[in-house]
Amino acid sequence: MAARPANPRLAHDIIEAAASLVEERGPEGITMRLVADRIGYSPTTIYLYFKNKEHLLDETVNRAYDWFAEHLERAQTGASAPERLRQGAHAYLDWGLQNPGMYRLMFEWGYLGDISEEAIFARRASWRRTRNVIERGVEEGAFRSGLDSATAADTMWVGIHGLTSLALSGRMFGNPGVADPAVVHGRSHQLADALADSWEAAWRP
Amino acid sequence: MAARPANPRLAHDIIEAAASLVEERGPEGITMRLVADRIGYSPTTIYLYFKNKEHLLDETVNRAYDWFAEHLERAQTGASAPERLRQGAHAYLDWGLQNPGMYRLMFEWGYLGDISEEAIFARRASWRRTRNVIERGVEEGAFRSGLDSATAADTMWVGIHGLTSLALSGRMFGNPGVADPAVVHGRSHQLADALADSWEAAWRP
DNA sequence: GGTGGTACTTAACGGCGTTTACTGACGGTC
DNA sequence: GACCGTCAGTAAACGCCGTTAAGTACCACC
Repeated sequence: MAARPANPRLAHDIIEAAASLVEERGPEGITMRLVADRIGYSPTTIYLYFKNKEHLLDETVNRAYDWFAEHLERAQTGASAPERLRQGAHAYLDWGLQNPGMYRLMFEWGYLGDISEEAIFARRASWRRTRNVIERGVEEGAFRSGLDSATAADTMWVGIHGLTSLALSGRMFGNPGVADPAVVHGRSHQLADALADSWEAAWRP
Repeated sequence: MAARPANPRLAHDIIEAAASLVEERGPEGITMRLVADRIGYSPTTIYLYFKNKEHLLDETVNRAYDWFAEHLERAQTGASAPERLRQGAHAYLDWGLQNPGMYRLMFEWGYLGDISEEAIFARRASWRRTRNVIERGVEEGAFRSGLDSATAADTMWVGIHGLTSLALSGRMFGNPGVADPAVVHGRSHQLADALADSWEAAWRP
């Protein structure tokens, strides 16, 4: 955030405008001129607060990761680790289906720019939470003792991202076209169950 | 394909140029002017063969799906259905890692346009193959008898897409940044094993 | 009342996808 | 051999885009 002018409110408004436009028109539909129109300033004003379009979108994505993490946290209320894992997976999918434009911007849009170390750390918060839930599950004896929590968190994360991504893009090949949320949730159940089951203590030697 | 002019070779060359540019510069880096430069014609000539950029990319993607299907087919030589399933998953991942630009264009780029029914059918060929392998596995007794092959194929497909997608984008959160192929292949093993195992006959009542 | 800085705008640049109007070559017909 | 379509390809332009350079209006302060 360049933020030379002393108007912190405006920087916030620009991000909000960008976020709403991403949702309305998708990552490909957002332009600096549209953002400027929405806040009632000229396009060049945005460059007083953000170095360029990529930096503006980076900041917008940073805020979206916070909303996303909050959503996941609120959903994971279950008593057991496997249950919290399933709740997390379904909450992840729900957030993606409800914020398709932002989801695509966060997880599919181009390659990562020169974002700061701390921003990268913040973006990984929900992944760390998943890993912690799995670790807790190992401690509780719900998952087998040799389970590597980082690998397992990656696997869960990767599976549920794939489901969300294909559902949003209309490329769920068993049901091409715009995905029926009920079908997608069914897939989410099978995926989360299959992974959680394969990690459970009793199933492996 | 509009294809008014009687130069079928040129339509083919345009698609080849587009495909090579997608790989060199990614889906966001391809422009009609660059494609024209590469084939040695003016940009407007492309519009004699394709309605617009979206249709050109649609045709390019159609051809890429054929290469992709061939790659998967060649890899699935195993004797048992679970083995062919694992081979297919790893071949899928390999193709994505080796053709990152095209993979993103095929599976993440915007929403589907007005492509024909038969093109959609052709694009689903590899998914149907996966479903057939699972069906064969059920017949052979390797997978449990009540298993729904369409749901299972979706689940496998979704998981391996998620892995490929996150690996290509540098967003594998356990290992952020450009993904180490060895690590990604490890994740692929755990994912494919977890799913195949959860479907095996002996493991479920 | 001049001075300097701050917050913002106007105008422009080059590049994009796409369209309109054109050029030149070719084949048939009288 | 002169005329006339048709056909393949092009040049120029339009309205977008991200971004930059130059300018303007306003304010506090001496």
